[in-house]
Amino acid sequence: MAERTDTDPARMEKIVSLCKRRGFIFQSAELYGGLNGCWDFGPLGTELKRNIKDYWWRKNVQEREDIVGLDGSILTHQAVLTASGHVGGFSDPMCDCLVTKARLRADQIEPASGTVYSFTGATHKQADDWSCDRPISILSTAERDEHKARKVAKEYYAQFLPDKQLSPKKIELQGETTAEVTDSIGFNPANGAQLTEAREFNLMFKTQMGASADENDPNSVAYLRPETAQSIFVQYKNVLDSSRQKLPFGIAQIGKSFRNEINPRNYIFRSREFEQMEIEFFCKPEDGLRLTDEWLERRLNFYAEIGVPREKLHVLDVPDGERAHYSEKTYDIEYAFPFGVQELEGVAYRGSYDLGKHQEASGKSLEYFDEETKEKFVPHVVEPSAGCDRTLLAVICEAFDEEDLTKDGGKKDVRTVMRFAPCIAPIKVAVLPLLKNKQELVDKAHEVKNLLQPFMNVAYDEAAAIGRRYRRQDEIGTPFCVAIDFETLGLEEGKEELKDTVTIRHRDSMEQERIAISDLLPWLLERLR
RNA sequence: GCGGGUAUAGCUUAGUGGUAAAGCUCCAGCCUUCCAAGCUGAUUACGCGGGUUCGAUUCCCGCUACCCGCUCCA
Repeated sequence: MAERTDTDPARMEKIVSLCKRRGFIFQSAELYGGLNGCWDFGPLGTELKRNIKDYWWRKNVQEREDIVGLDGSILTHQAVLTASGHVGGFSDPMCDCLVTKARLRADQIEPASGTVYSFTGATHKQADDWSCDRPISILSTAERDEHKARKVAKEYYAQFLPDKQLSPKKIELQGETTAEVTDSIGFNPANGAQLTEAREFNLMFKTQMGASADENDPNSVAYLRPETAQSIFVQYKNVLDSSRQKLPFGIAQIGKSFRNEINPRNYIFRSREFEQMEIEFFCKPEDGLRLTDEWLERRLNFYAEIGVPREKLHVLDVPDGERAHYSEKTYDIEYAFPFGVQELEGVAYRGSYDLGKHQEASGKSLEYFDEETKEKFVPHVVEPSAGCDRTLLAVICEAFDEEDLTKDGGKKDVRTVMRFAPCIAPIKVAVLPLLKNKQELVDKAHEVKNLLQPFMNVAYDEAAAIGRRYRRQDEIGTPFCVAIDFETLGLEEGKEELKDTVTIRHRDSMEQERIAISDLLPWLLERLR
């Protein structure tokens, strides 16, 4: 659980500002006022996100023999999500009590009969200039008389009073009318207050297949996937049959998922369109719990490698009752964001629930035949499911630093620096001629840039003083800057031996070292792995 | 979804019932031999839609987005 609940909105605002200013993250459709819960990644955000995904893919797929990749379609057959439980189980219509704001499931409200007292508005004896013209209806039943109905109505209007000191009792109800109703579910059983219209709370995006699809034809319905996992389960057999894998083995997928979140929050943390990095690791039933612990460990190491140290992560061993019913064990990996401790990834032991459900719904066997023991069984699965955008945000939050460089003279200087791990930094190295009005320096710098460019993302910058250029690169997290100076050209008297060497300036320490251009590429590649 | 807050240039802020100021950034030029130097110049803003008004960025209403607290999160 959250060990640290303190938040730092000011820090978050600075991070959001930098992300926009430097082109990491923009609001989607900002030109038109924004689209709720959607975000676009700018040039540097795109590089950063790509690097995170590539690193994840390299570590989890390419550098392992026992995990293979999948890239499933986003449009999802409704049968898949019916089998998984996404369609049926989680679309309860809900309504809210207009007085107490309690949220109720519409299908669980007991129908009631009685007299409905309706009012068109209200005024207050002690506030001449105040009035409210919102209508409200209260159901009066055998248990609740008309006085109670009026009392509830006054409670309703009390919330609109301009001054909380004014007594609700002095409210005068306007336009009272009555009507009889039978078996209505439009009123709160607890107090008779009117309820809002029932609203569907299914969080999936629904769409129609086919350009001329009939809206009412249930067969044309498809969904944007709410998680990448389901296509893995559905393709599990094909992958097994085509990839010559044996248990235990995993299928990995990186891709977009969509949830119609009721309230997107916290910058890009909870958005309606997001990217997941998931592995479904299939195993024998007896290995599930052990592998869950192993995966937790492996995933924690991953975050350390991309710049989120172990001690900044919180592992929540999700207790009984809070886990999904099919999960024997679930760990949440959480990070202390400036807006609170929040989940980055879930490592869940899901048993045979998913394959079992799809086997049942499709009528096709998803059993695995173990050659050694001659047993047939539905494999169990361990699922490390990471949020890509959340990881990116955690990386940004962790990297953001304002370093105080105030000098002895007292001149204030704050250096903003993004301390990205070199392996995921958007730009790996910036090549900077010391001066731009000396053609030899510029030419040499272009030469060095061209040397490195086929191997990494290189920036070239000749504008403004070199100190300013260093700071620009600090702010976007470029780990190394290479400066081309007069010594590089061999023009410095008494330092001719420095010809064809450059200085490398380190982002984090601001220290410099000199290195031969011929050694530059291997030097960098070693540090960018 | 509820309650509260906010919305002026890329960023951070100022200001006004008569269409707006500044710092930083960015761009161009000059200068510049290593940590946001200096000089000159340029572009750029009142979230959207209504209403009141001779006139609205300013007042009112609605919408949208973002932030905070609840709620929700298969």
